[in-house]
Amino acid sequence: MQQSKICIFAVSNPFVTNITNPSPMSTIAPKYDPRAVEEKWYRFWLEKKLFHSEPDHRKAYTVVIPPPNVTGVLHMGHMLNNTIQDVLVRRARMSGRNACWVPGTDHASIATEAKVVNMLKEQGIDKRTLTREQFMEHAWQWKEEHGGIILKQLRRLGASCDWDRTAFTMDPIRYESVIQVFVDLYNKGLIYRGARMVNWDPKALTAVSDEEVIYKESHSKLFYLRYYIDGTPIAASEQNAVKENEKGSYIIVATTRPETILGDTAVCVHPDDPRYSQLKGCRVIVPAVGRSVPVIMDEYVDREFGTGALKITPAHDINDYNLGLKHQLETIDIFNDNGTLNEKGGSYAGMDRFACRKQIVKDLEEAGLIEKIEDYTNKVGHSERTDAVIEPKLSTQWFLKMTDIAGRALQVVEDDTIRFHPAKFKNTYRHWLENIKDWCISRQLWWGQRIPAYYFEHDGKTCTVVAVTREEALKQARAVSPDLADDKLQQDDDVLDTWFSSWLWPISLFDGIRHPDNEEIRYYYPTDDLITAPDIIFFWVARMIMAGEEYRGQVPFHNVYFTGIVRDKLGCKMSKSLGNSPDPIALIDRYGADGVRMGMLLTAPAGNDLPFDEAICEQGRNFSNKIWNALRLVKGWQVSDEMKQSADNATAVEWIEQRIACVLADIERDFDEYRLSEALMAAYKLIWDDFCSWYLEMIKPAYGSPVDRETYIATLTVFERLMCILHPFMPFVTEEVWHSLRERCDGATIMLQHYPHSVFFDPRTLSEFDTAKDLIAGVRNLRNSKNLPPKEPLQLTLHPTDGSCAAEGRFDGIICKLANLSALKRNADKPEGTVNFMVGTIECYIPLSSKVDTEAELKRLHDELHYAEGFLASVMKKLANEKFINGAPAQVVANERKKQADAESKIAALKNQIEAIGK
RNA sequence: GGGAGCAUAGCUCAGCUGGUUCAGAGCGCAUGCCUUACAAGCAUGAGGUCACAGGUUCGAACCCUGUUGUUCCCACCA
Repeated sequence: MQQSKICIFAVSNPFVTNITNPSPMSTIAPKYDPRAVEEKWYRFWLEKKLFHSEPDHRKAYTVVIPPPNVTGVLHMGHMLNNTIQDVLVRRARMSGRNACWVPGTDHASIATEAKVVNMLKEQGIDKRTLTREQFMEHAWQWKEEHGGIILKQLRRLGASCDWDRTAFTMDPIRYESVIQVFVDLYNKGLIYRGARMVNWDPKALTAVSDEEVIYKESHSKLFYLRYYIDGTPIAASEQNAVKENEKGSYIIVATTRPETILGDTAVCVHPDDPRYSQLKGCRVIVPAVGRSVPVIMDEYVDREFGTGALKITPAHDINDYNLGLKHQLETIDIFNDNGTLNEKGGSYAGMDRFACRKQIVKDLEEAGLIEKIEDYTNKVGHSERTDAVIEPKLSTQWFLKMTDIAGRALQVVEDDTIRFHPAKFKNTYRHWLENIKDWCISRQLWWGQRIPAYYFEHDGKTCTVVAVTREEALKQARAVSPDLADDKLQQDDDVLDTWFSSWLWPISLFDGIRHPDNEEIRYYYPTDDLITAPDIIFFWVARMIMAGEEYRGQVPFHNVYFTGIVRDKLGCKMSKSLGNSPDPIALIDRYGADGVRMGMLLTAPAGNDLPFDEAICEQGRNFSNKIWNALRLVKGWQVSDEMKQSADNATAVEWIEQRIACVLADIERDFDEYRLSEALMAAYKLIWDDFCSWYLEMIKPAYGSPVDRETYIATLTVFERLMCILHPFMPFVTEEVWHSLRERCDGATIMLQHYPHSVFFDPRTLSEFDTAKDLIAGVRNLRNSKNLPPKEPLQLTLHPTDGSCAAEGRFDGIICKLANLSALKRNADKPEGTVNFMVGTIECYIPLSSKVDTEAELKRLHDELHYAEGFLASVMKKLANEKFINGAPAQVVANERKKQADAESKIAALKNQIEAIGK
């Protein structure tokens, strides 16, 4: 295409240095290619340090990333979560806030240690042959080489994190913060050490917290075992539960874990159970083991379950443990840490617990000690990290007392100091906090913050001191035991639960634990929004709130946005093990980051699960392309300085400006309510429908004709504003288009433009256009149904039944253009030989050159009449009801009367038309 | 076992204080179009007993009760 040179005038827009000559369309590719664009702009943003934040006079807007595991790779959940954060951060930044989004990773004790152990194994190194220091060296090396891939991947998504602030939960500041907090809580008497029944992960060889145990339904067996009565036999009868055979009398006990009989120290029945009343004070023989154990009575037993008799294994079940304490039973621990049987297991020693179960069942069967075996479904606890079946195990661990700290954390959510989006999670949160138990914070691992507790012997007893440094601990210990040798002070071998560092994240990121009064913590804390998944509401959200209250006396954030879980089309949770999760980077390669971001956001209302279908990314990609083509159109126009702006173009510009103001009001409300998918959809429709399909078609010059400069400039301005509105959602394509619209100063970026806000708009312009739109659609519909070629101009005559459109409309010229009319007459005589349709109360007539199908027309008119009469009847019924007239608000009644009038005039018009055709 | 949520078009979801946003949106589908920005497009259209059954009200998708289905959370029933 040839492009004529057009002289350029200076304009007063401060962001514009020059208005470019409209470029020939051929220089802009017809399809948008996200790859090069995305790479270019991300590099630009980084080079200009546009994501970096320092405290200044502006109001801060702070988000801390939920730190992904340092071992992790990006999955769809991260994509969703980080897209949402980026949208909020970018919008805040454009709205004049000093936005700071702090990235980082989590050291993830169990997961990372397992990875390192595996890596060592591949190299032929057994962890047990290494010292703690050697192991840590390997682990750190691994972390430096392979850790944090995920943060690099986030850049592809467009995440505007302040990378200069990238933190790690085990870097020096965070490490020291954790230790300091431990010492502080210990000194406050909130941390204690004790022997308790804990959830033991036999694979990771560590205790885990209650929250890290996942109960899964499993199909197992219920074994009914014979416990023979020790000593004087009791005769079997109808009234008791005693059975007899040639070997003697016995009772039956049901269990799902027959291998634990090796640790049985009692059998328990309900004190009021008549079937067992004769057994009071008796002893029974544990099958296969041959040990004699007492029959005890306790109301804990459910008489309905099994046989009503329960075997008690205090070392391997939390309830049995409690009963053991109450009845002073012996505790026999039969397992090693790795889940194999120890020497207490006798001939089973060394076997794995599950192999042992099989063997012991076989042995019991052979010995005739099994009454029967039933299928049974129950819930079995598995480790969240390793999926190993959790073994309740008695061990010495560190705990944090939760009751006090939890009360305050509940309060701030109850009174909406912290808002949950959606609010339904308040219930879940409340329920957990009201039933909270002490938090087991020690882990038998090396990768993590080592517990700063030190032990020494004094007067034959083990004493404990807790201090930030070894030197300090030694000083404290010597205060008790002045002659204590340095090497007699032993540090605890365990590390802290990973969440014990994550819970400090919003504070420790700004070094607010070590230096509570530093400038950064005072400026950035409390943070604003936390975006996370509901499955870590207890692990992380609740505990951060506790830490915030404890260490800042202030909530850590004001809003928590809970994302849904990303599922596949069939509704299954996406996971690596199922192999149903698409690779996010491959998706970005295919659809562009903007396309994927839009796809994720469109299907993700807060708190709702997200049934992810790759096809929706296509919609996002298509949208990018649509915008790109709008750019091609506008930049392809020749601009004339001689032409005056037409009245129609002036109207078009006025309308689109009003329309933007109107939609912006909706978008602002959506953001206030964290309804991001709705905000994006509103922007999508504003750009695609209002701007592209309506506005650009209104002002589009005829082929070969130029557009007047005034309209052209207004269009660029509108286009820019639309790009600003969309930028938080689709950062790359908007930056590219924004730069292509006008020549920019060096370093200019859409990222720092002001986010447009809604201004007053006149609803009359909008409703006038809605009528125009209906008229245009009516004509187009007629063309479609009558098979009229779009290129053939038509004449339209309007006849208002209520005088509403008598005057010439501002949109008449636009209607003619978009409906391809040669003439638009108002209030003229009804022409002969026309087809007609109604828009509201306006009768519309179009003369047809071809023959009109009278039959079909009549049928259509009769159908419409029938509907209108039915509608009128229902309105009249309402108006005839005195209670309605008296009870309903005046506005509602008036509205019904308007409906009545409109329906009546419409009916009259339809009758006229039918009559006219009939003639 | 206890608790919470959800059920609206083929799919995913809006629908705020019961009445002018009242039955909506996007996608998909159908029909016709390669109309000089875009077929990754344009135009037009069809689609719903608002889960079911009662109740309150002049009036219910919306409030109440029950039923069914479904999802999630919590809990130590061997």
